[in-house]
Amino acid sequence: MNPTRSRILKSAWSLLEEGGGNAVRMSDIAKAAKISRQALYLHFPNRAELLVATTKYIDEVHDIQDRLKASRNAATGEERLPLWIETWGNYIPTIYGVGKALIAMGEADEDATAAWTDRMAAVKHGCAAAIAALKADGRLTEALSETEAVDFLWTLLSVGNWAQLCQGCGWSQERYIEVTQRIARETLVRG
Amino acid sequence: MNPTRSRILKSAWSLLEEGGGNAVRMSDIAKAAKISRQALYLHFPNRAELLVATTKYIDEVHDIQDRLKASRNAATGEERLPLWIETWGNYIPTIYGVGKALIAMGEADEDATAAWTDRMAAVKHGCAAAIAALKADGRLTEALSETEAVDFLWTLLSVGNWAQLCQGCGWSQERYIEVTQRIARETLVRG
DNA sequence: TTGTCAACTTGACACAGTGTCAAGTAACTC
DNA sequence: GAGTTACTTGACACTGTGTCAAGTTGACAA
Repeated sequence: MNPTRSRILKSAWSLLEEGGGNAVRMSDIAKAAKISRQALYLHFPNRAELLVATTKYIDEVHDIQDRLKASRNAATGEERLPLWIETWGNYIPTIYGVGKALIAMGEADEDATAAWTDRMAAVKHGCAAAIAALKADGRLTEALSETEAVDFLWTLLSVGNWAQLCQGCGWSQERYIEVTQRIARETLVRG
Repeated sequence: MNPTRSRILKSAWSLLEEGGGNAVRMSDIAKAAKISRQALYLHFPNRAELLVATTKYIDEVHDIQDRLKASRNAATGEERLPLWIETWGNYIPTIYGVGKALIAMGEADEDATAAWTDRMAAVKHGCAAAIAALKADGRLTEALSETEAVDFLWTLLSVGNWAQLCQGCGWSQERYIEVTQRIARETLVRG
């Protein structure tokens, strides 16, 4: 890949990871990438697309597809559910910074919202697959419809919840995964 | 109360309720209140404090203290938990607009963040009281420490989760309350 | 050697939104 | 009639985004 472009993306990523969120300005990224602010616009048309490109870059670097294999290969729905939670739950800290920035742009920029909505839709698909596997085994709770179960699991696994527990309440990443897995089992698995 | 001041707060509230969130500008509020933009600054020093005042105004209008009585008077922890969830859960839609705006200001403005953090701390106290009642009855789950139980309940009841389920996934308010009550019981009540 | 092209730089500017300041006005009160 | 309060109008500083125009620099080619 274009070396300047990847230097920009790396800089954006590390600045966002420091928790700046929406406070990370184009000029900050430019400075970190040792480039003029205007030169950023030679590579990305605007801030939103830079952020979107940053999430894609992070996915590439971490080979997210590979990570998902483990949970897809689970034999039963009951095994798949905690594996999926572990996989996604452990990926959250990585994309938290960019996610925060994209969410913060929110209303203001449609592209940014669309990008984040897209990514969250992908997560929802992961949830749907886990729930479907559970249902196929006849182990899905009767208390919720399949759709509702997907909605709830997706909500349970939201970036906001991770941030509140791990950043706000000081939970360790391990404890977060453990507890979330237990909650999911208790509320979604029959019996 | 000062009639202009309350006209401003009403205008701010209704604009925020329409879902504008951070997109609601000072000039929009001024226009809605039929006042000049500059006159807003005669009543509120800045946007953050106007938003904060708006939340307080909403609380006053809805007499939130009164609403809380029901759950406080519950005989047992097991009764108190669903009552608390119902009370707070049904209040969320009311403050959602302002909350969204305050959250969106986030990083940018310390006052705004502080104000929202304050309000969420109050909710956490409600959660803590419910959990404490449960523990006093010896009905708190063994799987979580008391602190963890409070953190989790607080997270479960977050505005973000309500928004995701009721605004994003199209759940009805009633179903949201029902399901949340069930989840809380299954994961926090022993046996 | 000269020409050209791409990547980048510097500097200026338009635009939106917040917050400030100064001067003026209209009504109500003493 | 003087002063006070609540408000108005208009101008302006500041921050951050995005645009534009005119250079500079280095590499590669004829």
